[in-house]
Amino acid sequence: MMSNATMQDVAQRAGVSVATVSRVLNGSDKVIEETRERVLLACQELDYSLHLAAQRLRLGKTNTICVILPFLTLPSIVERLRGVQEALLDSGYDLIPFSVGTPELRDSRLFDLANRSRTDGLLIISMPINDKQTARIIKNDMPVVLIDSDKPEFNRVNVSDQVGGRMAAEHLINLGHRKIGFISSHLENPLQFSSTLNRFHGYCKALEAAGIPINPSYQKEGEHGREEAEEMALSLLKQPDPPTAIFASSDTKAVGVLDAAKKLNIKVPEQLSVIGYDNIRDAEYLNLTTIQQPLFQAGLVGGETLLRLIDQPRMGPEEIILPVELVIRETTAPPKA
Amino acid sequence: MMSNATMQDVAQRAGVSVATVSRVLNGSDKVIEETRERVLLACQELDYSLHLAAQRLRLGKTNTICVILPFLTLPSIVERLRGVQEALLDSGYDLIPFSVGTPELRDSRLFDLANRSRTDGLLIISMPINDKQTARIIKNDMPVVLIDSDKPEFNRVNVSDQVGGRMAAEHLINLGHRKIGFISSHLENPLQFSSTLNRFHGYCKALEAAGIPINPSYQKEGEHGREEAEEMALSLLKQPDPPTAIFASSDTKAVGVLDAAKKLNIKVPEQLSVIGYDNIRDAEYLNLTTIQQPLFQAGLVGGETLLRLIDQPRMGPEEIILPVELVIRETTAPPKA
DNA sequence: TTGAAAGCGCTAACAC
DNA sequence: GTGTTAGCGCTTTCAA
Repeated sequence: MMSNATMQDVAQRAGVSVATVSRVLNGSDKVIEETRERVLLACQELDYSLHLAAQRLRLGKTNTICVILPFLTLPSIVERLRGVQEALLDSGYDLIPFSVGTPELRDSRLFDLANRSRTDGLLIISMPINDKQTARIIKNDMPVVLIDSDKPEFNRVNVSDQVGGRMAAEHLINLGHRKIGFISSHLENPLQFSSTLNRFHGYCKALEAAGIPINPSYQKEGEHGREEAEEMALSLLKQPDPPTAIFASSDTKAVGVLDAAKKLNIKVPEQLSVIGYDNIRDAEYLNLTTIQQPLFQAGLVGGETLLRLIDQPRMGPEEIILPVELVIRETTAPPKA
Repeated sequence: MMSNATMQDVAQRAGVSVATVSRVLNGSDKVIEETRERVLLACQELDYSLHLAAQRLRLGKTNTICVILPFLTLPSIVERLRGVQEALLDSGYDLIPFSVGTPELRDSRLFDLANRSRTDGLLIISMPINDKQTARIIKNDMPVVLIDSDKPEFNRVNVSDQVGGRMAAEHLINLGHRKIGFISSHLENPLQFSSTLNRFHGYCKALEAAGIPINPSYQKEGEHGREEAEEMALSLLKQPDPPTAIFASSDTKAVGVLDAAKKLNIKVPEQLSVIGYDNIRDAEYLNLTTIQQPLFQAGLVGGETLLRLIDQPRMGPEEIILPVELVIRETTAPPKA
């Protein structure tokens, strides 16, 4: 029945004041053992539990952390969110995720959430922040950590796409390839992040370091998507002197490349090596060699950083770069002699 | 700077009392237009926003809904969560997801959360509830909706696994198969749900209806997992008169079956038809024929139901059954003559 | 139509 | 060590 016992009720039952109950519950050492036990017993008997709203009002603290992220359809986003969950697990903070699909929604969310009476901190995953929102966040003194995003005003957790791109290309080079294609979404996209571009830069650097000239006819950019990538791969592979290896800037595109190879009856990896980027779940099923980003870990580190930032608001904004990893599976091999 | 304006501040600036500000903000019609405008202006000027904790304390309502679910590693869980998000989008409720990996964690979470000062309602996804927790929830008068779970005491949103299992088998039968294998995790698992078992029942019914005798040597059960399924499929396919089609009780297992076929040099779908269950993302990549559950919609309906339940606590527990759907791709075909 | 004031449940400063 | 009490910001009677 009455399961909404208040501290007052507990105090009464234990024959003490509410202050004492509060002390016991907050682990004050200024309570005599016998009293403590009486209080704890009363709590149990009444099935008491703290009224969070009351505590939060009194403390002026929400014990809540909000996360703004794109729709959860992307496995990479979910994986990062899992990391955040993990970081907050025993922190006493509630995590509220807000999915926003459009820049407008993102801005209006940010506007709402950049408010200390709403949340103690904000984690923003894979979303660009404009200057207006940046100003508001700073004005409101809201602790913020960015994951997979770049804005020097804030603490952020990122991976080096350039290193990843280089790593992918170097893997192919080390295998003996010299004709290495590159497929990506549009490199110059003002609304997008520069991750694709950085991967491309890494690819270029690797080729340069190996003394391989960069061949524009081995590069294709276009819309994101499996089918689109298949088209791009088709045009790459149908040329007179086709590449013997293709680096796709995402696993989804790599799947499209695989589709193209199948369609042209080109055997992978015997006749064509394919490497992707992301290590999405599907990559494992398809035995796709790829570059793995530490997604979960990025969420974890992001969450931990935010927790620290809330405790020490003076902590300067810094960028944490997490390492990427080459996952070798069965779509890459030395080129045929 | 001071972005923590209180209602008091607004009242002062607008030259009215806090009561009036509250009325304006809550859309009371008993406020003269001119006053309303003054208040609204003051709100804007001060960048006022409601202190949620204060409101919640006063109202005795948390405006929060908690969701208990298994780890977000499963795409099916994420998809349902997305549906819940959608349902709560403009409801004014905050959604807090709690991932629990073990029955112990689940129970302790449930214990914490079955508390009206904590949350206004509980959504429980793909998790069995024991009698003790059931009693507690009912005693605390906590509104609860179960998704993909069965406990007649509560409102629940489910799909008919039996219909799905039957649908899968019938698809194969309609194609002309009569030697139809079935691979699943253990059918009798006290801790688990009966979804696997129900799919099996559906499979049996379809065979019966078609007058096909049920052949135990065409059935395998074992641990969940791709490799485990591969083993099971191998033993099924290596027997003297192997099945010409295999129904795997999950897509993950179907992938294992595909692995087995590849290993034995059996062509899919020419020599072997394979159908899965779930329509996970990987299924699309692999062109796997499968049974799709309305995951997102289950979350959506579950969320909406919970919202209704919170408004009308007297709403009796009912079960909503959502239809499944056959997704035909390229791993099923008529058997070779 | 508006204002004054009580009180939601908690914590912490102060008094004893 | 423990109790008394003010007050966090809000909503809502009750009175004017």
